[in-house]
Amino acid sequence: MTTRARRTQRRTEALSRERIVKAAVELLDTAGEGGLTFRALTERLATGPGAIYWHVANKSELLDAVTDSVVAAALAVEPADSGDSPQEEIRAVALGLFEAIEEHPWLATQLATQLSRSPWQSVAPRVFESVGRQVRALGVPEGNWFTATSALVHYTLGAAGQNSANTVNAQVLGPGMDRAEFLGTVSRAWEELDPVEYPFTRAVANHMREHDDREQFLAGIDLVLTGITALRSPAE
Amino acid sequence: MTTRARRTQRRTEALSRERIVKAAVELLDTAGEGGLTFRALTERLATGPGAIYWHVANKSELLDAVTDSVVAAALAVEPADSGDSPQEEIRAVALGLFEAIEEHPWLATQLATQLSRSPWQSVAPRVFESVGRQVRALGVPEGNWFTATSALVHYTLGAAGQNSANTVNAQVLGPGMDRAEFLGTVSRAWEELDPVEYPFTRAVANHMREHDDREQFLAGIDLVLTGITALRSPAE
DNA sequence: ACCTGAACACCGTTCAAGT
DNA sequence: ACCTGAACACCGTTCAAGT
Repeated sequence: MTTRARRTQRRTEALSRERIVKAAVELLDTAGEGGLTFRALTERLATGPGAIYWHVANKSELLDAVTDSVVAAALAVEPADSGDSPQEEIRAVALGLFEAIEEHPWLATQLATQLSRSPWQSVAPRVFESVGRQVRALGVPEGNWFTATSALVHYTLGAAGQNSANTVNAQVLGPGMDRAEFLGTVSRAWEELDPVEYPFTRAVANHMREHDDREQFLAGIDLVLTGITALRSPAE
Repeated sequence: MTTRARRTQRRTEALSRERIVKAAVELLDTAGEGGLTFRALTERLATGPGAIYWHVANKSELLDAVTDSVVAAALAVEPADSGDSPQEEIRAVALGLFEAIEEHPWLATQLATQLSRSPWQSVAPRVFESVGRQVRALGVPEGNWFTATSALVHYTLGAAGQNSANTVNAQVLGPGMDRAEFLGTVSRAWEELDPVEYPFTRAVANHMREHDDREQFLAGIDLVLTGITALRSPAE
């Protein structure tokens, strides 16, 4: 983990967009999605709301900046020029996002919101670019680049979001409850569904109890990758 | 703007959970995500907030109920026992969700939120069940049911959300602007990205301008389906 | 059992005023 | 140019009181 120095603010440090974004991330990590308010920010930065509005247009823009900064950090980690295969690179990028969401659970909702609200802005191109380059490297025909990249990105965001929710919910349901216990609860709830209406969900219930998240996540990536590589030779 | 007198309610109709949910859907469809407030609901139903809280625990529960009702309606449309192949059934279910989100754009965010907040509640099993039965019918080994179904569901929700956002954004950016114009704008924005940092995204930009949404969406479904059917014979 | 409506605590945002 | 902080409009939620 990071963010060492807490300690009262240096009065001499000028307020800046970066300091605001940093404080916002800390607030979100600490107090959850509902924890980011201008009052809390104001207190943490020892200023008034007007000062924040000088650097940031409104809360929505702040959330965008926050999301962008965390995603950029997550994507910057990858080496980008090693001898890995495109498949391995894609797994790495996807795992990077997966872990970022695991570390910052609010990121899942935020990413979904931002990707659907303004797909042409900073975050979407960043993610598309990282994944898309590898899709191209796989030898997929150009006409399928968009479809293939979208499928990977959507799966990654969706699965990672679901996964982080499991962690968060485990904590919410009880401090003593860990992931395994929580998944057990979900599993039991699914098993108690109506047998006539929910035969399939009941059947997967026990499988959900014992799955390893990361393994499960990568299995999904591989599934999509299989579909993608089949695009190279559509004939049979 | 506002509060145009609402054609007064029938005083005799009792308030009920269903009437509240119905009014909430109308409000969301008409005024967007921000349009659903207890004040607006209160006015539309000609009551006080207390009356609503008698039937519904809080706003979060109301949103869950609203989402559930719309999703249930979307999934109920499918015939369920025709002679279609599993692939065709899956396409039908996915398209049903796709169209529901197209019709109710707020549904995308809402579904993402609810699926990640409480995956064991009503909506998730409903969607999983519909898709999962067909996955099973495809002959996928039981160990892969969860992975395969997740991949399909995540792709569907993500892609549909992105798509509905395009429609909404087109309207927001200008009343005279339609989808095609909007996608042109996005496309142009992508083309103006830095050529060194965003070569791939620039390359897909022109492709985005001319794509047909539904066709694009189904292509993604087929891609995932290809990956899934490959699970049947993992060898080779 | 069901509904009323004033009241509360809290939120994002603005803006005249200071330096 | 950058910051202060009181004030505004609005929100979800509560609750004593009515029927």
